[in-house]
Amino acid sequence: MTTADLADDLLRSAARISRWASRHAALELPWAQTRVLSLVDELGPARVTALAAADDSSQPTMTAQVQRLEAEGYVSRVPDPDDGRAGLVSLTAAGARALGEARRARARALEPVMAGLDADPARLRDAVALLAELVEATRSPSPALPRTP
Amino acid sequence: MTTADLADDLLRSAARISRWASRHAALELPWAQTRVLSLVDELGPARVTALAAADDSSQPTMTAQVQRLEAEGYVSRVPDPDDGRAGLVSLTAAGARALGEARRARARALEPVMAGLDADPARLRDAVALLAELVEATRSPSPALPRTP
DNA sequence: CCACTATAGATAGATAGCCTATCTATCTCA
DNA sequence: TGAGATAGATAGGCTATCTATCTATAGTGG
Repeated sequence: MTTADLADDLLRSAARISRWASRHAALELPWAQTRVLSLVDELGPARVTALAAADDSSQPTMTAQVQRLEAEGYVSRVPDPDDGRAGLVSLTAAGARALGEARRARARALEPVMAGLDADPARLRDAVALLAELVEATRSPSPALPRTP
Repeated sequence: MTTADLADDLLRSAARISRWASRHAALELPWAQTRVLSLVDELGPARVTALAAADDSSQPTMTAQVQRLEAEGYVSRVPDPDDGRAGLVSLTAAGARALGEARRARARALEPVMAGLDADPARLRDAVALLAELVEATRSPSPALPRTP
């Protein structure tokens, strides 16, 4: 089993499990918008551009999502005091609630499946931790590559 | 850390890593269509309805995807000899090639990140195996629930 | 202070991905 | 053979995205 096979297997399973959970949870908001709420939650008051980068999506896409979320009261926007061009997006109380609901809904779908596996809890925790490390590693501009200044 | 938190963490990481890989790999085909190719590959000559169920999508959605893939030569369809209403979808050589390419492209994106983690290979393998078990468990109609005939 | 260039965000137009509702053809079986 | 079930196709509509482009504000060297 090569590393490439391992990566392929990991990606296939990750895609399936995520899709499955989304489709088996009754979400109040479309998945893409839930994703944005999650990013706003993490990044605090953030610019549209920063959110787009974090979401691996284009700036126009993020602009549209933020506009819809704002129109529906899930996020609010204030002008950036330091930059007249920019705005800072934050969660409203409704947004925080909706995000919590969405997370619980997806987790509720997966929980019985996890329980049914009857796997060693430590093994499960370790796998989840590893996945998180992997996500974290995708964020930093690959430390393996030598910087050429 | 409750099981629900664990499930939530797992889902968040799974969604991110999968999205990240898709967006950092140059795919010849849109992701949804690649997904369908993957299912056709797994399920062999399969009906549209079976593919839709396996993909957690609706039958009309799958009909449309299969039509596009067929028009572009990635899959072929023959009438089901046992059922005049049904058809059986299979990969063409071009479809198999495109699927292989897509998998390699996504794996290539993730591989350096995995390598950069410098994690214990056994730990990595185990995590991937666990994810696969989890996906498998979502397929069976939850063995926990008692059958009411 | 001014023209230049870079950056933040918005707009336009197009395609893909999906859904629900509905329609047709075919199967099954009493 | 006629009723109900099932396979798949159509219609219509909304969301998610992209690329290209536009506006307005910042920062910068003269």
